[in-house]
Amino acid sequence: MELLEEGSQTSLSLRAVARRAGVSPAAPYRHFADREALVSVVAAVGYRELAERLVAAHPAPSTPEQLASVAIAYVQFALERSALFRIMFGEPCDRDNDERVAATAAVSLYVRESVSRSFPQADTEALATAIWALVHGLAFLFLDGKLDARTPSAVADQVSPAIQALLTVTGTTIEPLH
Amino acid sequence: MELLEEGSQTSLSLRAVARRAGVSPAAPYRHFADREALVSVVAAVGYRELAERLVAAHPAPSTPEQLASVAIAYVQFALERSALFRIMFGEPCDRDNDERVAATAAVSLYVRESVSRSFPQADTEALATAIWALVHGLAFLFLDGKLDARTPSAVADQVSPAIQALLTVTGTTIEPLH
DNA sequence: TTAGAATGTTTGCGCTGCTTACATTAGCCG
DNA sequence: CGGCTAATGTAAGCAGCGCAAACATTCTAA
Repeated sequence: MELLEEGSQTSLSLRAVARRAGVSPAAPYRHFADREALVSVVAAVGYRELAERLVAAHPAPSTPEQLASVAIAYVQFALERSALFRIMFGEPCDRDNDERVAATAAVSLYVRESVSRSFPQADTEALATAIWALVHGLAFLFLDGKLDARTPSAVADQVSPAIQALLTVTGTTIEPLH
Repeated sequence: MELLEEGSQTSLSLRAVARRAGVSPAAPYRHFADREALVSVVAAVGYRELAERLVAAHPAPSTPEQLASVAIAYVQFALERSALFRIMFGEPCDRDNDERVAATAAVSLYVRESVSRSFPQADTEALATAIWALVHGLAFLFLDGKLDARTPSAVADQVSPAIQALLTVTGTTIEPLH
């Protein structure tokens, strides 16, 4: 985690971790089967910290406004801890790591319950998927420079209207697609 | 591109490209300054092919239904050509590559115009950002196994309702956030 | 024809993930 | 207390990688 915070983009090599721990290059292999296992554990920690961050933004959102503040927290997390965020989502993940799937499930559950409270009349499952995808996509587009993320206020000024725009497209109904 | 299509996840090494071209490991450096330059060019081609794919789904969407079909095409592109998609968006990109920014601008413009035609009464800029982020986030969540992407129909069955859920949350208005 | 650009090769450096064989430490148990 | 075992660390080495420098070849254009 320390390596990720400081060295922006260092791709988290096992050898660098060993150096940081003041230990031989092969020592980490006593604790992690391979690099992917190490990455999975780091990612799992990242998911938990993301969940904490969202809960800190609002413990149990029950209105669209509160939900929007959580959305902004999600994007801010991605931007402030971009190296960690890329570890969490950027590379193909190990679907079989229990710790990892449990941590993501916690995030997923929090989002679903928040959406259910904020929009009780909606299709919770679908709307939760949509809103998660929305903030996740925003995070990546900012991270990749596809959207202007030079200042935190610029970010908030894009996230908030974007969410608002989607949620205020009144009464649109799409025919189910084939 | 051939390497990306076949070897799923091979991280596109310069040396592998050289082998594929039947040439010495150092030869590619006559054509690309470094690995990142090669990746940027590949990504730029990817953006253009993505744009083609979207246009093929619908040349000029002007209704929410048509826009939704383009959204599904976006997600399908990400899933069918996942290695390329990760190259395009997965790693921190070179913001100074002209070819690359031009190619992304084309995608961005297509989305904005499509949104503008489909939702003339909305804040085009904000809604375009939101919809792009939505499909982009969906693509990544599928790619990372956070959503079930085992069958193409399962994908469509999640994308379509998700979009529909967002666009049918009627009349919600969020107070501008500080 | 010939000079120079374009392209490719060879060699080599340091980094990486990972494996094997070996050393050390720590705790548990008779 | 002594000794067995598991945990942990080390050293050495393999193959692959990005990249650089020096050298060779080919193509092209004046």
